[in-house]
Amino acid sequence: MRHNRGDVLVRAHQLVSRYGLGALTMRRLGAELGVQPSAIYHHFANKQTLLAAVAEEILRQGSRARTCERDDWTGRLREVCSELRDAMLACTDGADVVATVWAFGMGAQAPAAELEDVLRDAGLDDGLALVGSRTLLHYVFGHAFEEQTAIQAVAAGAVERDLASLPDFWTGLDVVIDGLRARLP
Amino acid sequence: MRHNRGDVLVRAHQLVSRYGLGALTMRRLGAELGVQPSAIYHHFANKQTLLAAVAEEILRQGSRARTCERDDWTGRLREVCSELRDAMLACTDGADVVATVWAFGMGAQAPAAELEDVLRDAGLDDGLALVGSRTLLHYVFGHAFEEQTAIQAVAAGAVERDLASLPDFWTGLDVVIDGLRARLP
DNA sequence: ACCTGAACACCGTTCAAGT
DNA sequence: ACCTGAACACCGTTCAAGT
Repeated sequence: MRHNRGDVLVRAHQLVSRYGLGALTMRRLGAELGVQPSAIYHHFANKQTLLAAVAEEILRQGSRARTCERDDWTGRLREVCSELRDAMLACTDGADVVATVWAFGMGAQAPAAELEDVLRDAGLDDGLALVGSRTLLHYVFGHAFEEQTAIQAVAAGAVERDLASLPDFWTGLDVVIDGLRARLP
Repeated sequence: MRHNRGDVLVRAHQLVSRYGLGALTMRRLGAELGVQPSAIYHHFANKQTLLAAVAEEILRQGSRARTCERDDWTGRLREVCSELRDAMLACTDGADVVATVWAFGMGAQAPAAELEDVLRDAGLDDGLALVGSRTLLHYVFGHAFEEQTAIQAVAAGAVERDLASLPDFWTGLDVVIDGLRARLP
């Protein structure tokens, strides 16, 4: 009945994935593990740190092998953005978790760094690669957050919103990519 | 010592603006007004509704007159996005509040609708106007959220992050606008 | 190393009752 | 119309003490 950091993280991720971010409380997680809430603090300094680890776990579980050629920079951008999006959508409140952790500078740095690399490979200077990677990231986070919230609200019967009226992910992504293409030297 | 809905809203906004979203609790707001926490429920159905009203107040306080010509669609897009961004940045945790309320479909519809109108005026069809307005909105929310979080974290001495390394708002905005321009018929 | 048990200082919300 | 007072069912976090 003794746990290590990995056990606790898996349970925390499971709780978020099944029941949403609201279910991730130190008390409930403790109960799930059969320990006192205070026992969690032996593995994670605080809830913020735990949440950052959950975000990394969401990304880890959604990670895929790359298939695009090195010179196909638009394909590589789409591959990274799509992987990120799918990873978040695969977990209840996943977009909320990952975007929040990112905004507070606590994690999810890998996709940002990869997008930046692809844009530099494509020929953009450092400044534009930074701006471009952030613009893509904000787009993916915003779209996924909105889509996931709408889907979950409808599934919970909380709202009558029409899911078909959500803006298409790929069209918006291509808008941003086209704007970046126009800046290639 | 009796209050109406407007009084309560002004105090709630003040609390967020001065001390951040964490300071907006029903109990603290009640204390601020000199009433029991339960008294708030006579003016707002729940905290969610109150938060949506605070978001609208943030946007209302930041609203400005339009100056661009009707046919200068890129200028109009920049004007709307800039107003939205400035309104959010003017209030502690403003980006968090407005983006959250938006994502949950509880408000902040006005900027989205205005962006959509501008894009339709520019000649985009309804589908692209929807996609475009959302892409711009996600960009503005994401950028403002990240910028504000970084600024506040540095101001609070919580982190040593370099604010100069934040991506420039206008450059990213122009990337999206260029992508939209490429789709004009 | 990992956990208990108790405490501290909080939350949002409901509801009968008051003026 | 607006509010009180009390209650219910929760929170995150700390800390001395246990094995």
